Amino acid sequence: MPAAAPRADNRLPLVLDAAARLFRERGYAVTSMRDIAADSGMLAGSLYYHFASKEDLLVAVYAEGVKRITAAVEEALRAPGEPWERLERVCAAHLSALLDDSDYGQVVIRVRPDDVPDVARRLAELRNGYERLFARAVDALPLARKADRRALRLMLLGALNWSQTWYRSGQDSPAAIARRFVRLLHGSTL
Amino acid sequence: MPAAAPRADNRLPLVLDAAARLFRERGYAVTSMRDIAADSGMLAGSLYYHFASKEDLLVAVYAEGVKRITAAVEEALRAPGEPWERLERVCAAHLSALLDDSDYGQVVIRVRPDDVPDVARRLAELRNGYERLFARAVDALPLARKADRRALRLMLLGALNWSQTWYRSGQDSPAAIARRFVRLLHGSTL
DNA sequence: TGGAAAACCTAACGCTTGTTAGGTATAGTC
DNA sequence: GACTATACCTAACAAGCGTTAGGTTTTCCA
Repeated sequence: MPAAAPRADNRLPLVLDAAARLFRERGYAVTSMRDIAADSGMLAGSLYYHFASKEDLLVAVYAEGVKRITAAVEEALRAPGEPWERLERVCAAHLSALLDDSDYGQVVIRVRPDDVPDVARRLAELRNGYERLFARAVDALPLARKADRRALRLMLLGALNWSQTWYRSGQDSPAAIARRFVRLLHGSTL
Repeated sequence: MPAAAPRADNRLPLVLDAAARLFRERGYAVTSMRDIAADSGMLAGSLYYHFASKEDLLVAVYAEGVKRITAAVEEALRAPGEPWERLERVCAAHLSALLDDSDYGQVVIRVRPDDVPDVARRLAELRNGYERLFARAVDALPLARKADRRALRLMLLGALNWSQTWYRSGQDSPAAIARRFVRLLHGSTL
């Protein structure tokens, strides 16, 4: 049978990194395949050896982003502790993956599925998959039966995701932001 | 002196409406001048009688959006009532302008200033101007001295703005969402 | 009713875009 | 050391983009 061995000079990782960085910095629509190729030391046409289209490249970056956020949050969920404390750690992990860690996580928040109609569904499914994980941390909270867990989840997640708009590294740390937000909901200091 | 009278067949309002609708539906980068012109019953070149560039057109739409949101929130601020109650009304007005009222308000949230570098500063200033107004509703709250008003403002505004992502008209009304969010922070039922 | 500005059309420019067909060198396997 | 799939380059395509110069019609005012 034919040997299907990858080679060492494969620049696919470079392509993904460059795409993630540019999608995050400028947005998907404004970034051209030539931009990505140039940052990878390649030419535009060569990208089509790895991806069938620009949209497929986005899906790959997006999926990697979801994967990283998921991994960070899953780790925060595993650690022991009281439910509110664990939620705070989950939010801190979410924020870290969103603001500090890498370009991949930021792409997941920055790029709207609707902006790329042809793959909008796949992107939305990827994001929804993660949000179900986040919901677990909210469901574990000891709340009154009539409490609106959905509203709490949507509010918290929205506030976290929007932080990409105003966050400037060097001021508040993701952990500090997460603590403040969760305590506003916990209502101990109000 | 020469008469500078505008004419009745002026299609500028149509152009603004079409641009607002398309910028909201598809995003700024994906929308072409030809799309906007076609929806206004005109040709692409004709748009340049009203606007010097595509970016200028965006600024006009964006400014109108900020104006409408501001008007709605100012009205909510004028009405009498207890501070928490007034904040709830402000949030409801903000959400209405964002989700229901028109395309203009949605453009303000949907289009990121960074996506359009040449006019990013002007867009950001427009948005900041409004957010200072929103801050007044938060500053009026009777909180403990050490309470973090900035975090509360950022959390609430982020949660509201992000609602554009998951909101589907027909389910929850903006007023209902605003009430739930504000009460989560007020902490009376938790 | 004449004149002039307002509002738009026509037609095209130069450029960038995503994408492709076909050729080439390199690396790993037998 | 021949062979083959891998990984990329070359060169170009058609289509769409924002924008512009110059001409044409329409509306308003005096």
